[in-house]
Amino acid sequence: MATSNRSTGEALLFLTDEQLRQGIEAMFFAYRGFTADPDRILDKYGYGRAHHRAIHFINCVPGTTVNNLLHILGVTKQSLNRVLRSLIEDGLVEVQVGQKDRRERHLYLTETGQSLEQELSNAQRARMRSAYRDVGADAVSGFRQVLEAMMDPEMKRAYWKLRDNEGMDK
Amino acid sequence: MATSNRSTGEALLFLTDEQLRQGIEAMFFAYRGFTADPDRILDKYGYGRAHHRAIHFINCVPGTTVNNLLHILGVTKQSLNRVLRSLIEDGLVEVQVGQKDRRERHLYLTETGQSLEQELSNAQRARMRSAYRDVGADAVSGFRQVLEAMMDPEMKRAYWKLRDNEGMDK
DNA sequence: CTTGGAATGTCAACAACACTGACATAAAAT
DNA sequence: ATTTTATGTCAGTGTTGTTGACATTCCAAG
Repeated sequence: MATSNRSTGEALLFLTDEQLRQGIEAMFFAYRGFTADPDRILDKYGYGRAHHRAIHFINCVPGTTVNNLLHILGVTKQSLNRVLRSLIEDGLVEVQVGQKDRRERHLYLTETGQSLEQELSNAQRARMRSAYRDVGADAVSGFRQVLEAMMDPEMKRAYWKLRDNEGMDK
Repeated sequence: MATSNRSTGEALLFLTDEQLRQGIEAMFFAYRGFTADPDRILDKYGYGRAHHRAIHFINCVPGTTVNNLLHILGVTKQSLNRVLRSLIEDGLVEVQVGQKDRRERHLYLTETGQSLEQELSNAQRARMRSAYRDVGADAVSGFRQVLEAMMDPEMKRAYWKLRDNEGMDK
């Protein structure tokens, strides 16, 4: 009907509007599952997803600056600052003034912060591990490929930069 | 690529915490891309993601009741009602009192509503189509498998119910 | 030294979107 | 007749995002 894949023919059956619509809905429902477990944990501590994201990336890139975090998370400094302040007040995040450039604030997780990070990521990893086990390695490879192809170029860069950091740091 | 996972020795490698963490981050960044295009369009009309979700599922299951929509979207009736009211006031959604059960309100998109739905889903499909083209049919199959395995059982049921409805036009 | 700009923080106001709780109405089910 | 269900509405709250304005601190260029 509305499928306009004439140039490439029926070989690309998976590109029909109906197939794409199902992919869209799968993303919607899957993302709900993806965030469900952390959300429950965060609730216990009075935090939200914004706190989770900050904790995740501070753990991932210890010593990152506020500005760097801003770009990764794609929010305003005012919005991030509110979240960071509560995390600092609660003793989950530590701030160190930069040595070379003392305007910069480098962020680290305290032991308490690392503990919460572990609790959150354990839960999230458990679901992903279970899903991975269900479908096998080839499906996982395809999963990752599609996700990467769906990112904005800017986000893809941030994603790879994080993967590189992880490789060097540890 | 570095992540081919073809050999049997690597069968368990993709379940390392590091691989899982990368999958988690890929979901985060990909979902941002996934919602970026619709968000820009919705902004033009003064709507948000909540309106998009309502429009999407009303289009998907025309004549659905408020209660049904509530369960699919996983929000409270107060939250949904706020969104529906604005869509009805703006003439994008039409309400019909149920014939069999006159307590029920059946929801339909008007022509204007269908027009916006098209604009939104065209944008979202374009990104997904582009991603699908980049990676090929096998990767897409894996993508869908992992997403489905990541859903909550309840959501998986809703997902399949929608796919069935589409097939036989209830 | 002065000036400009960058990085950060703070305050205020506001909006979207979720929540809870309470209450109202209509109609179906018992 | 009573209860339950489906829906709608009002009021209040919280998280997370936005803008705009302004202060501070520090680096660097003129």
